Amino acid sequence: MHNSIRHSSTCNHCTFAPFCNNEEAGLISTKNPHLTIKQFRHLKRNEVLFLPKNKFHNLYVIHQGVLKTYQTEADGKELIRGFYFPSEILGYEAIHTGQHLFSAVALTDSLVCEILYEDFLTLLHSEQELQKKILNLISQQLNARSYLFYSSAEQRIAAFLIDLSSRLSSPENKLELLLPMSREDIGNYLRLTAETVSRILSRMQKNHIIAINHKKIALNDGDRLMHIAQGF
Amino acid sequence: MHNSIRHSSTCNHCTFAPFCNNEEAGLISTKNPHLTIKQFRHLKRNEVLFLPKNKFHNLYVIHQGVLKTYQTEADGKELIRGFYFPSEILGYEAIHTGQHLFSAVALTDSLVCEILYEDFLTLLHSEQELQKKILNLISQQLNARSYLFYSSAEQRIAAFLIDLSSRLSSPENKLELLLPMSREDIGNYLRLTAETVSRILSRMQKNHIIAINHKKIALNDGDRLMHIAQGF
DNA sequence: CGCCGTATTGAGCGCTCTCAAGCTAGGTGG
DNA sequence: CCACCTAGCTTGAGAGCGCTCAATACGGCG
Repeated sequence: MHNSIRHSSTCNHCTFAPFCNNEEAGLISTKNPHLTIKQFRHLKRNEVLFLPKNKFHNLYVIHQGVLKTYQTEADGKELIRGFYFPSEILGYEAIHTGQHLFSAVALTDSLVCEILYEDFLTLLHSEQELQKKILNLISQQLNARSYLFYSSAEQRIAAFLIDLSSRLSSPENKLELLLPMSREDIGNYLRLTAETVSRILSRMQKNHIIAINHKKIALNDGDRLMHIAQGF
Repeated sequence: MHNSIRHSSTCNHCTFAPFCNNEEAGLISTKNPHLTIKQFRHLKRNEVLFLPKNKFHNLYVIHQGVLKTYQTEADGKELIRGFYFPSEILGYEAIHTGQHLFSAVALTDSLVCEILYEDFLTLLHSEQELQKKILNLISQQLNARSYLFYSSAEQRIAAFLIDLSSRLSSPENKLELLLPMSREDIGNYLRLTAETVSRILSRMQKNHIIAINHKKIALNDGDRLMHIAQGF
């Protein structure tokens, strides 16, 4: 079982490969042979990975599945902070407070790799190349999802679809999305209501830009989508 | 002149103090005595620090003054990405692309310390404590300014005023702000128009929450402001 | 003093929200 | 297998917040 997990394609490009005691993949760290992934964690749909005020100990790499992080606002609404897909890393936000500020739950059955932050720091210090890579990754996160600042609902939704298609590493077709989240989740992420999300998706379908089949969305006219995202 | 600069209070808590060849303050790095701040840069009001597509070489610590970073959208509007006050660090966003994505300009006459990123990496690798501190700082940035996601204009403006009052390290009174930016800048940052910013500030004044005198704003009722920011 | 950029204030419009009513798909039990 | 149930999605009507356009006021600076 673990063997099959470790041979998954996700591992090949994983930033944390040096943590993996996976000899077959040649990923063992020569300098720190004692460091390994603490454990794999299986999560059922809707299962919680961590909650606000939970102590921060680990970073997580998504191996399979999709997770979301969110805060609950004063009026009870969910403010979704991010969706996380395979190969993406979760947990940086909690480093400086030492405790999590968000909730993280699985949107689908998922498998995550748990990295002890203490081990992470040690390895980072011993391998300068990794340090450089991690700084790059974090820098990337500082710019990511800037489309949340776009003004119109249509712009944000177009950009969201493009973002998903670039991150959902579906085997064959980048233009066929299988949305793992509800319309309400999308709305809570883009600061829109579920009704507005639905209406705009419908309109895009009427205009032959996308085709909707429940959770399945086909991006028929990627160029037009890109133009909409950029404000035309 | 340089001496007086280096003795400023800003230096005392500067994360990059190890880069400073400032013996009097005891801040010289014993392990890397050759690393020093590359140079101080004086900027006049409206002077540019870097432009989009400029190659990324340096991180900057604001020593005196205020800067803003922004992108220009397709329709020509400025999308302001951040304001930077003394002791804050600028430049992380460009690490992963190797070139700047934003423009950075001074809102007031300013003085910034330039840190060569290569030196930064070297020092980071040699001093584990600094590495930890930097990761903390960056983690903090991932959460900062999350009030941009609040829904109502009033909420965002209230949160913006609170944020400024916590960062503008004015000598005496945290409740007296001297805004270095225009209403339009505030709007471009909070995704509002200058008119809306002006109207809401006026309303807050009518309700005795703040007192406005051009660029000077007094926070008369901080509790109420906090409540507004949190959505009540 | 007169000019010009910035700020304030007003009127009207449009996008997105709220509230509400169907609709669809999938699951459950008879 | 079908009737029913429920959660999620779609669609509609009306309201409100923030935008656009426009006029006026203010202040710094030559």
